[in-house]
Amino acid sequence: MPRDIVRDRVTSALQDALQQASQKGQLTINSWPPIALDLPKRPEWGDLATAIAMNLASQERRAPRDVAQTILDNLDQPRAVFDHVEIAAPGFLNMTVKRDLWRNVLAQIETEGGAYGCNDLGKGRRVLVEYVSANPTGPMHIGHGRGAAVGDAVANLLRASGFDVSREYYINDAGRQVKLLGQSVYARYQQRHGRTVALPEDGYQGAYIDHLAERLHESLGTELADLPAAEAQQRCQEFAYREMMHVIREDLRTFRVTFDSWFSEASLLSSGAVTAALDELRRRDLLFDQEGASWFRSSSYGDEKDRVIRKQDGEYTYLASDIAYHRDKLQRGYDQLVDVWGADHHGYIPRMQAVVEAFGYPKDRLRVVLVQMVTLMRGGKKVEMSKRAGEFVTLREVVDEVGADVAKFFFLMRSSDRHLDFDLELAKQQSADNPVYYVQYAHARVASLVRVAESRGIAVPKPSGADLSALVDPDEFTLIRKLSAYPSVVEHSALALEPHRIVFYLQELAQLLHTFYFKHRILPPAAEGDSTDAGQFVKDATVASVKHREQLTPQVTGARLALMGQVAQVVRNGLGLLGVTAPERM
RNA sequence: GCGCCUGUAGCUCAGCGGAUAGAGCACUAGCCUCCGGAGCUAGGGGCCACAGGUUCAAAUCCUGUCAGGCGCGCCA
Repeated sequence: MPRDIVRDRVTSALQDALQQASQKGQLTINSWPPIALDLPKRPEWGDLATAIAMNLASQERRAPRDVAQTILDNLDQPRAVFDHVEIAAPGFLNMTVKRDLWRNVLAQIETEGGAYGCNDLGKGRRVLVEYVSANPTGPMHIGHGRGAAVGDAVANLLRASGFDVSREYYINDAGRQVKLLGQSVYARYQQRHGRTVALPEDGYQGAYIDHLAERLHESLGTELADLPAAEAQQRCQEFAYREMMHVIREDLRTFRVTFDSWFSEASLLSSGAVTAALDELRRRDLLFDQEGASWFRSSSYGDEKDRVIRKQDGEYTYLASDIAYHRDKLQRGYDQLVDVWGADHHGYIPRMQAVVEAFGYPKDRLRVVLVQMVTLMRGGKKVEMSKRAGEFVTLREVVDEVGADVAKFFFLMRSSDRHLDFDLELAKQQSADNPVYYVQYAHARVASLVRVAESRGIAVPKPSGADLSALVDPDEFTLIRKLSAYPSVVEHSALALEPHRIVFYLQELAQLLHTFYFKHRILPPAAEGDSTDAGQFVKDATVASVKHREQLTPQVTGARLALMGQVAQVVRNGLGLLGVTAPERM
């Protein structure tokens, strides 16, 4: 398992102990689950703890404490890694790791830099992440925004975990919805020219349709009005589709979400990919005709019933192109497909996995991340929207109002299978209430510290150039331990496809940094005047006493600056995974 | 009716087999002669929806019930 050097050393020490005990016949089994290491909640429980003895106890038919003792007895040269190991209450092994080992974490971060936290889990396997894929029939709404943020972060996480990631947007440019868009625009266009025509049933409304008709009129005048309806409508559709795609691309660019490829549904129809896919299903006896329609036998693969792919009127359903699309993705040779969908599509998971199996792939080749709905709030009050009437707040409006960083962070703040309340007022506040600034401020604060140090001619060393033995305070090691946990947070976050774990980690890390900053001095006071008696001005005894008791030598300053620099590095890396910037000043 | 998601502090949510269940907000009381107070310290506040079960160990796994959301189309 790729992780930080401390966990590497500790797990291999434990592995060796288990191995030895097993060889000596002190343990009956010779294989065991991966050893999980936790950061204990209480300082007296050491730096790292493992429950491995308790996990093995039942198989060994022995008391957990007994197993723990056996492991402890077989630790080879414990002094090389540990200061202290003890067995606690139910059978935990509580370990206090040598401080020099912890200090090495800083050097590791320095060496790896922006790559710190990355791992090799994916081993170069190819994965295609498909997300957003909003219909080009209107501007993106806030739900698409959450999907974009989640998809982008998931792709980043997978890439950081050694996968070869491609990002794709599937454009629904065929079928009823774009046709309806064309009809809606055509109707408005005609209305502009004084004709009384009704909007198509279920047609698109909203101001953007009017704008499209207006733009069309500006560029073509009355030209379309004289054309036969079918042709005019087709022209309207093409125009509106192009415009909407342009808007969507622009909005995504503003949101700083990018794709490697844009895949057109229409291309599947024109290239014959749809018929080819259906032919293959028919050959496999997974397609049959009944009641004048064609059906996919998805129930053979666990779907609750078979699905129509070609209607009585001869038109394909969307499922037909989705079948062809996923077949295409599989044939492109990806080892893993990840689809990010709105949670209202959850009912389609069984049938899409049936598709994957139907083409001879294991169904977990496709993983679906469901993203729950977003409720837009303003000062605690729900913002009412009606998609039917075209009255909704667009992603663009939200991003323009609060900024891409804040919007992304908010979208990723909750686990994606939970509903999200997005409060615009809270998002706009530049205060402690706003968690985005809290994390970004940690980064800016370090940057500021460095600026001040440099302006005073104080050297700002890297860990390799600092005397890290000057780090002795428990608060310093609390920070280092947190930094060392980052790689495993990334790993678990990637495996679970859950970017929100990174958000929580960063909030905790930022908190430790702010606490440290407040409690300890890093640079010597600027003023020449003696401030050692400042205690009388500071009423908060606990904090003040620590702060003024400390001997701030140049070594301590240098080591702490080196430490702060690595905290900033990890904040930057984490925010990078979320697609959020780490500002130097705010 | 069936399926999926969710019920954890007043509110918004982490935790998803392990030690006395955490954070932010809100509330209360404090902290700027000093590296950015967009910050910090302390405090109160919990039958982890309910009931059974599995386990040495359950907020976490299983079953059932209740509540909320979302789906259940020859729409996408």
